[in-house]
Amino acid sequence: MKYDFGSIEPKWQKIWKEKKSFAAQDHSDKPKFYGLVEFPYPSGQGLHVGHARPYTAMDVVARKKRMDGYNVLFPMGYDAFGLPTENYAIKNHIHPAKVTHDNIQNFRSQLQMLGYSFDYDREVNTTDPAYYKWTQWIFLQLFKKGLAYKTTMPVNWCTSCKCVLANEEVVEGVCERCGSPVIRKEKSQWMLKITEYAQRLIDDLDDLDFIERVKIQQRNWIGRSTGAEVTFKSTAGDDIVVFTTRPDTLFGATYMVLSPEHELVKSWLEAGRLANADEVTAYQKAAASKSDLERTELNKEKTGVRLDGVKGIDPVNGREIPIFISDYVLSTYGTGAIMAVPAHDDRDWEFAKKFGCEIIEVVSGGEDVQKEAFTAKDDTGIMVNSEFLNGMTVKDAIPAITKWLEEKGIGHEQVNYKLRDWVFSRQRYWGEPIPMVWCDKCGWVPLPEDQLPLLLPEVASYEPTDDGESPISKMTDWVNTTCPCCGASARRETDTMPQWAGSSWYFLRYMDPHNDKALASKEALEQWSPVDWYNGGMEHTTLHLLYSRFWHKFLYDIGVVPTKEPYAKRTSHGMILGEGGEKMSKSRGNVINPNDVIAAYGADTMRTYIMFIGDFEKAASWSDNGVKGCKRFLDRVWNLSEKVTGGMEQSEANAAALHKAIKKVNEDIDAMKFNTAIATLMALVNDFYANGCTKGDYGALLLMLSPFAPHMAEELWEQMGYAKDHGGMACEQPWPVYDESKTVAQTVTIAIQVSGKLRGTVEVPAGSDNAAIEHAAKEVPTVAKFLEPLDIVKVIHVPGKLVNFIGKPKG
RNA sequence: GCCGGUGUGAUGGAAUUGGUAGACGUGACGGACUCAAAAUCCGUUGGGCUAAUCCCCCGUGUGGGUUCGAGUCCCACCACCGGCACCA
Repeated sequence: MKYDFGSIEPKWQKIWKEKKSFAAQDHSDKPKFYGLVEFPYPSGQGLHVGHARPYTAMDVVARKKRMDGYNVLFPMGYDAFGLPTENYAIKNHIHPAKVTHDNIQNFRSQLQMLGYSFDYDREVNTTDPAYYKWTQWIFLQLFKKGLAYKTTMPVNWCTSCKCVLANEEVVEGVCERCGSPVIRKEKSQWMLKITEYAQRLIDDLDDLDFIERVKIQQRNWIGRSTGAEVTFKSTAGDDIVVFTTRPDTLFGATYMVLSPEHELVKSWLEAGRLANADEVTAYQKAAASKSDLERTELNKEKTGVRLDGVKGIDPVNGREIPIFISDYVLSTYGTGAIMAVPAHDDRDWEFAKKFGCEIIEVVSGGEDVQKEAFTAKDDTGIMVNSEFLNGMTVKDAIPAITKWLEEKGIGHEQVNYKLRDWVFSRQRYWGEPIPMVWCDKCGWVPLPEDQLPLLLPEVASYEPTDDGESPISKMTDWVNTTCPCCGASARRETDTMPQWAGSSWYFLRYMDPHNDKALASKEALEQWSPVDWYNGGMEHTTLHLLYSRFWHKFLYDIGVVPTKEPYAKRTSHGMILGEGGEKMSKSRGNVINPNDVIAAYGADTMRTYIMFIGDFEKAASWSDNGVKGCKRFLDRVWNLSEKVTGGMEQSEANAAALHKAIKKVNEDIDAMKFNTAIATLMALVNDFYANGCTKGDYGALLLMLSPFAPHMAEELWEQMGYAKDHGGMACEQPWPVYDESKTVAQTVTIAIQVSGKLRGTVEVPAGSDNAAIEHAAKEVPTVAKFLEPLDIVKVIHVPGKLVNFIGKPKG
């Protein structure tokens, strides 16, 4: 009997589908387990091995959880709005909905070919109006709570996508998706107030079981820093509020810097206070036109203009100090104004050197501050030149000065975040329409909820426009409407939502995917929340993962969802690289197509290999020989079926190995150590070949193998008659039980050390006492040789492992 | 610059968290089967010394340290990878 995966795999896929073997139960006495993987963007290229790694991993977990007696929800869907589909549609003159539909068909069949145990009846598709109705609904709730607002501001504009980008979508000054330059553009945009949730997004991480690097990256991105706001005066009589994390260095402030966009600069210009107005406006203009890339360029020289006509007044000592504008101060962070302390800040120091500003040391303990800034914020520095702070450490000076500022009413403690509000509109066609209407009388009016979903209109051309408007803006029939509030003629919002909208709540829809009354019923939300285990890519840490936590917290606040966090546990997989360790790419020609692997070796081999490839969290390179090795292993499992002897009892010869394996594979799957779980199974098969195996031994092996190679496991389970004996498929069986006492072999090998150096080993019966082990150990010739010139002063025993004789030279 | 991670045979990677380093797989070499090849099976495979698969010495990026014992802990350094970056 040959291992014919080509017929076995479709056979079982059909049976699982017909029997709905993996349907999550809405009502069940079993404990629930909700396992989630990131739903794919259904691109034209289809599924790639990068998808297969996390999907296979969570499929193994889900299958294992079912065997452990859980009611498992393991769903799949499609995040189908987005630019590639739209661009493909433009190029080929096909409606994006049609492209999406075809791509999804292809994806689904690929997922099924890999034998994933998704509950396909719960599939969601973000472009389905029945789905995006609720995406729009959530937007309306955000608007009603004041968390969605439209404002004009400089935004990131991708020159190639012809579309605005969120801060999270700009990576090193270029578009995260297409790599084109990003420029600043003044535009009116819908914004979501994620900043309102900044503190909670940080705080609530503490209680979550997320891998540490995810937490760190999110905290880093939100970028909380505590300092003080201090009010300076200007010689023109204005208040200039600055933010600083080093209020202790207030006495060392020798000049001030405002961002070029600062309001005060505008008002001084208008009031004609600045003698060098031309120079100032020229600088403002130059700064405004700079691209993100130019603004963030490394090691670039500081630039700026000194304001001629207005000075700042240091509130602690009344000193008049010059004011500059410079683009090293960002208008979007803090108050857009700083006090500059060149002695204790690298950037200020560099600027001061270039513009000839005074450098006054206020913290001693560093090198000469005329040569470099001393920035240590710990106990190494002592305050000097700072009146009542003198003699304190920096650590003590910060609260002291903060308290003083508060008492004088010129400052207070302040927390700032790097996180900015989320730019939420996109000037493209293939996205959710934003359900808002502009009325000249009433302003922005939300569409009444009973008019949802607001469908995407049919348009003649999906082409993005150069004027920065969405293609939908050309559809005057759709755009022109009446105000839901006063009935006057009004215009619809023509921008659409970003791709991240639909994915910010999709995991909720899986709980109750066909509900047309709510995004999901209360009961379903109660039953399944939160997601117990969510695996996904690190690249989404500050995008999808952060956005969806924000939306979920909002939904929690308005009483829609029962938990304050969406995901209890988050893990992340490493990338699959091409053979030789290079990133897979079409241009390198090293892309592995899962379909080819399945055709040549079968889905079970593909699954087993991708789990065996290496540490799940780390990047791993594809190896065709590695695939062959896994195929060899499965062949050996298959061929072993002909060597099975005896009945359902487990053989003594294999007992220790088998029970250890049951324990180890069980633990390894929970810990995502899939590679060692498979290694354990391989070693067990080697043992079975060496010792022979009974039907009982073999059945346990098949069950342990079933999460990894489910088709083969089912087929052998059936052919060998287990299905009949146990009444059901392998995937319906409980995980084999191990007996702790049987995991211990009858004899153990004890390592013998003399003074910490390995000198031999000895076999003793398990459970031998120390005296017996010592006696046996001393008999070993290589040990005796080294023991001979020594007086033993101490013996260290590690039970079941090792004995170590410590001696000193005789005499 | 700041934060985090990693470094182990020819190679992907193991090592019960301080207790026999190199599990398992790949590759290579030798053998069996075969007219032959593929497939399969058996054996060997960190380096040195050696007639020897005896013994001994060395060996987990580098240099120190703690310990009876260190891949694992501590200190200093080097290399690579990732995130953030003029965030006051």
